[in-house]
Amino acid sequence: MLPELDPLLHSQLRLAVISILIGSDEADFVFLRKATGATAGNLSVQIEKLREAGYISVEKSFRGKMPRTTCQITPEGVTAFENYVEALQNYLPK
Amino acid sequence: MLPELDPLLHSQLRLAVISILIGSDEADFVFLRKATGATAGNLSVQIEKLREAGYISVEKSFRGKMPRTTCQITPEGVTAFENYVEALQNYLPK
DNA sequence: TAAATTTGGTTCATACTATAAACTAGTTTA
DNA sequence: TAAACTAGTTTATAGTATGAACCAAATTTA
Repeated sequence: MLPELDPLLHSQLRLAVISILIGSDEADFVFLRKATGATAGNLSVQIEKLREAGYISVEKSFRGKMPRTTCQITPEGVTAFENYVEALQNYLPK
Repeated sequence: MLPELDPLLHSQLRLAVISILIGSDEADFVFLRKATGATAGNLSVQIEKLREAGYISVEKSFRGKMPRTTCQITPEGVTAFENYVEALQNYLPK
């Protein structure tokens, strides 16, 4: 029987965020927004969901006088992504 | 920028159905139900969505006296799946 | 320096999606 | 013939995704 696909990762935007964070060590809100093409509102919500789940950590700081939200994937996030990719392989052609 | 993932295919159950149909030439409702572990109601709805989209064809017949619903992937379904898989590759580690 | 615009977000209402419970229609079994 | 089973469909609800509207501060423009 086909394995479950972690619903938290099986969402286009959240998957995109995690995919980017796996590749680059960290990324800020503005970068993620441009890289994904998402609206700020949607991105804000999905980042919060990933944070709640413990898949990413979010740090708020200032770059000069402007606020900055930086995201990093956590070890749990890495594991979850690896599991997701492995499960997904079962749905894809060999 | 990351490509869009066809929302019709980016759904666990519909993806499972298409994935099975790509592999086997045709499959009936009962088989799909067991192979996916889905409830009949959910499967019925998702099959109808795939049919509406033209990704699968659905044929109703009788095996003896019992009704039988058989599904087959269409050429459009094959193309859509191929495109989906290609788009998805951009989200996965190389 | 006051007003307008931009930046970097968050909140929230709504639209969309997935899901299973309840139902239908018929068949088999006891 | 009544109970239980098969093969589904319909439908109500819960969950999810999305962008419009908002906010506060910074920057630009006039």
